[in-house]
Amino acid sequence: MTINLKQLSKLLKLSPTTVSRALADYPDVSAKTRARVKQMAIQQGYQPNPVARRLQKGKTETVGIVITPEQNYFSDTFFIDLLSGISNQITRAGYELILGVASDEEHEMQSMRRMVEGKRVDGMILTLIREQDPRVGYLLDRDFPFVLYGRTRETRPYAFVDMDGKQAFEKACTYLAGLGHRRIALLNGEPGFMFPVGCREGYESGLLLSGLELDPDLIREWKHKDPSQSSYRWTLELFKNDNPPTAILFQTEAVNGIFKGLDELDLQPGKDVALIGYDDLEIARIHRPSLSVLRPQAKEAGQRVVNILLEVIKGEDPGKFQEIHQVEMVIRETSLPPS
Amino acid sequence: MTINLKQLSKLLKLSPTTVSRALADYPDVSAKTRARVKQMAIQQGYQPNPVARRLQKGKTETVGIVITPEQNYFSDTFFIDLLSGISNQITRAGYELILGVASDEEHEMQSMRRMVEGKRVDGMILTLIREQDPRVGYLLDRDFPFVLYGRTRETRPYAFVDMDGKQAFEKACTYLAGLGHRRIALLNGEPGFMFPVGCREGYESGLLLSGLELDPDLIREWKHKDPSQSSYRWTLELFKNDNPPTAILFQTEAVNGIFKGLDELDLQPGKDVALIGYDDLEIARIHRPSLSVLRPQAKEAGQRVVNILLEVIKGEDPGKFQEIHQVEMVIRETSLPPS
DNA sequence: CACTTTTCCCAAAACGTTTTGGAAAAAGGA
DNA sequence: TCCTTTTTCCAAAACGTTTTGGGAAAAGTG
Repeated sequence: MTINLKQLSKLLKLSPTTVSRALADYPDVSAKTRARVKQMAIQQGYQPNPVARRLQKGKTETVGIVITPEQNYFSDTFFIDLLSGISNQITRAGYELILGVASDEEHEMQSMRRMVEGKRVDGMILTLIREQDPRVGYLLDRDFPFVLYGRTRETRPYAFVDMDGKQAFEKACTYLAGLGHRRIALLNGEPGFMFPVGCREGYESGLLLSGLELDPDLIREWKHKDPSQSSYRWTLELFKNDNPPTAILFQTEAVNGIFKGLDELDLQPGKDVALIGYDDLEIARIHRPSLSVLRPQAKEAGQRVVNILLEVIKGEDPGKFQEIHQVEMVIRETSLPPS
Repeated sequence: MTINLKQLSKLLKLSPTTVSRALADYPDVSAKTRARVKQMAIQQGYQPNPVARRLQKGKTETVGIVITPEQNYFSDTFFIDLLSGISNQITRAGYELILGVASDEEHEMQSMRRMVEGKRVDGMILTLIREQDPRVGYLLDRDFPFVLYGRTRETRPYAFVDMDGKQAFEKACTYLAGLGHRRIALLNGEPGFMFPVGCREGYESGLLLSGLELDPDLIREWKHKDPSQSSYRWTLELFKNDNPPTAILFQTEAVNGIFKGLDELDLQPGKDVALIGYDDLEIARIHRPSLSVLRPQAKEAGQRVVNILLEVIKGEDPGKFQEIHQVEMVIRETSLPPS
């Protein structure tokens, strides 16, 4: 069950060297003994001790990720899909994924430093990226391999996989405008994070393309740590406007607050106000009317993140890996023309 | 930055042995040199290479957990709190948490075997426990340290931390009965899993204590992979009853389906039907009327799980560690007397 | 046959710690 | 002073791999 290389080689009357090389398919071991070795290895259930291999190879065969659930993001399918894609690909490569859970920005950094400076990982995966993100500078400064899920403001080249929030919101915005909506609101994510920046760009560009003018009164931002409450309040406020919106674009995380606000205002989602959310959460599908959404392929993105990270760990130039993934729009029942 | 023991000892003009022992506070190194060593270690930013230490110590200083998001459970605060408690405590002990994400029962086992047989972890944490859970037998058979978050049907002693679902549902049930409810329904979790068993026991015991009789027509079970849809359907069905319930007990995961069903039936949650959910998710707090809930202390449980696992890894008898945690009831707006 | 090349294998070193089993130096006791 | 005990340090081994640098035997070449 827990046989090691020396014991296995004794069993085979071979040197540990030869056994090791046979298992690694080196050409300098004859086909016959290679087969014999492999068979015995399977029969004995031999698996090389990963800790010993890591020491010798000077690699931990491990990558790290730190999540900060209190800043939400976590609570839903999107993140699970991402994590699922990451984990699958990591396992396929024989690597390990170690997880840190941090309660705030400071602990996030602390947890990352422990992994990096403690030589516990070969590379890092970063999510929930801020506009000015100290983690990125930190890792670039010490030339440590990493990949962002998202982007940040940084001039030095780095690897990232990002969703095209700009294109997505532009698409949603022009779609609504095409239906005849003239007052389209944006209930955006928290300032300071990078993703809402793209969303806003897409929104503004969509308005422009549709010949609509930007009204700052139609833009509000909810808080990560409290998406429902803040979006609820902003929803109420949006409709205090003399000229209220007939449509709202938002991140689906905030949907509960919006629904609650609309309900309180006696407005029917989809009928009185068109809605398109970013992220296809369960609530979007279950709600009646069902929510039209922008759907990122988080699982695929997670797989790409890992594949890229492994390349960067191998020494490839991170600047070569900068991917922006398209986001598909799923039209359901909340994107009708204005009544 | 990446100095090792040998280099550090050279700097100090001491042997690696002494430096190692000084840092580990062995008594056979003088207070003076110990101080000198420690100071230099800090100054040079020395941290022992964990891989080398693990090899020497014969421990991976790592514990594993496998999650299966498609069977839900994940999607919510409860799990995040649990994970957060686990992660904090793991870090405090200088250990690592490695994460596997599996899509189904088979991959769950596979992922666990990879960790255990591949000598990648010293112990396992198991969640989402089934009544007959092959993982438990597997680990017991090979005497591998593990702790369950939950319980299973198994005669051999094992360590677990569980929430007292029975007590919780009994409390909720008698509370509702005390308000005058006579027809209390249970929309329970998926059969095959252990947690719903306790919920049902508590429900039945609560009925009994309140002098109410059990009506099998008032018990339904939703599916993990689709909590909203299945609970929606069952909600509709419950009210087809000649003598429909005036209150429903359920796991909060299923709340969206229930709300949708009640809405369709023109029943007001809290007013026409009392509701108490297990787990204090965000939706429970944000909804109007806000949802009365049973609130498990998942973070604390996660910390206990880790502390216990570390004891078991040290060689303590797992049978000594069997904890059942009380669950608090939070009365909000959906637990009124029948109208 | 004598020489070169290829095939196949292995001993030893290395990765960076911790632990084992002393040994030298200092201190204490008579 | 001489012997014993305590204090303080260290060389060497060990953990289980992979890699380095050959070396012996077999096969090929003329």
